[in-house]
Amino acid sequence: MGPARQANHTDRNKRPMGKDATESRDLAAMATARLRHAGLRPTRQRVELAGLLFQDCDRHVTAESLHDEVAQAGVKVSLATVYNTLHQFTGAGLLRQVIVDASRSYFDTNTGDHQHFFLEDEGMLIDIPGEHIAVSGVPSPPAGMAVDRVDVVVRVKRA
Amino acid sequence: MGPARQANHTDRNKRPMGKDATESRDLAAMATARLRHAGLRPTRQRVELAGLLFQDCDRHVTAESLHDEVAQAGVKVSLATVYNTLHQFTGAGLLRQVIVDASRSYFDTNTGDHQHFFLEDEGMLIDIPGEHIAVSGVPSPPAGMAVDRVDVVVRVKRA
DNA sequence: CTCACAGTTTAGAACGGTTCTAATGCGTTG
DNA sequence: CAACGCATTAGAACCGTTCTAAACTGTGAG
Repeated sequence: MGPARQANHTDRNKRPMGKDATESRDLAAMATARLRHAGLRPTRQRVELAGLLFQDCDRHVTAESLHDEVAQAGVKVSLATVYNTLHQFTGAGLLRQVIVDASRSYFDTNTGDHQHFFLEDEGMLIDIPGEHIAVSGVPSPPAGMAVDRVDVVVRVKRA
Repeated sequence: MGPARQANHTDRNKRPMGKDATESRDLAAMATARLRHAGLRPTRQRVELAGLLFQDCDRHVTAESLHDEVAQAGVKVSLATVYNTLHQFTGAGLLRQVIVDASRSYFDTNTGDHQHFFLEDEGMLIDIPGEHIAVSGVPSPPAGMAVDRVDVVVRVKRA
């Protein structure tokens, strides 16, 4: 599946391309494909954000950190759109929301079975693979309730 | 240790007492003792809030729910004081803060080893005794970090 | 018992993250 | 290419929480 295949659509939003033009196109093409697959219209903003989020390894972002990052990449995306996009991606199963801090929402690009270290001093998350960790002895939930998810947060501090 | 022992101090803030005057005094006396023991000055507001919090079994409150409750008990305590008090009690080890919801803080009167069910539909917490539940396979924390606490949240939804 | 000090409470303003609004922009389909 | 409907945006609104500065009160000394 070469990136050129979708070029007729994405080329319309032309922007100056440097030496890493090919990589950029790859990224955009992959992001676009991923969005289409998730049933989301590949708008300029969503493609840009998806490119940042799903480019490398697993990532943990807040709305603000992602907004800063996309701005630093020289693209203008409103904060409202970042919020909308994070929620849409979450709804589409592309992201998972992680609740570890009362005052900020984190989003995780790793949607598989895993848990987290939370570095309270820095507000930073680190994945713990699901194979490593196990929770046993969970009582059966109250009548009429079903377990949605079991979240483990290992809170660590500077020793 | 009869409640009358401390009456010379507490009687100064006299208020009309109904048929459950004795119970009320017991409650207030116990709350006062608890506060003194924790190194907190037993003010009218703190005694009142401690009375509500530590009266029965284990409880889970939010600032707002506790504020409503104390108001309904006919006592006027400002919301700021409720927040102050919850934080002071937490600092003194009388409460534990539970982070399960991005938009509200919960406080738990059970400070022992245990975990929680979180009923997402109702925003309600239920304790899971520490003996019942076990987490194994937690990797060693990043260098220079020490585990502060391991939190398990079993999120349940209406089946 | 009274005084005075330090810690506490309070109303209301301020704050910060998030969501809403209504107008404009843009992807898609025909 | 036109037009429809979803997406984006700036800014206001929102809401839980924290801050501020002034009034109050528990406490220990005299």
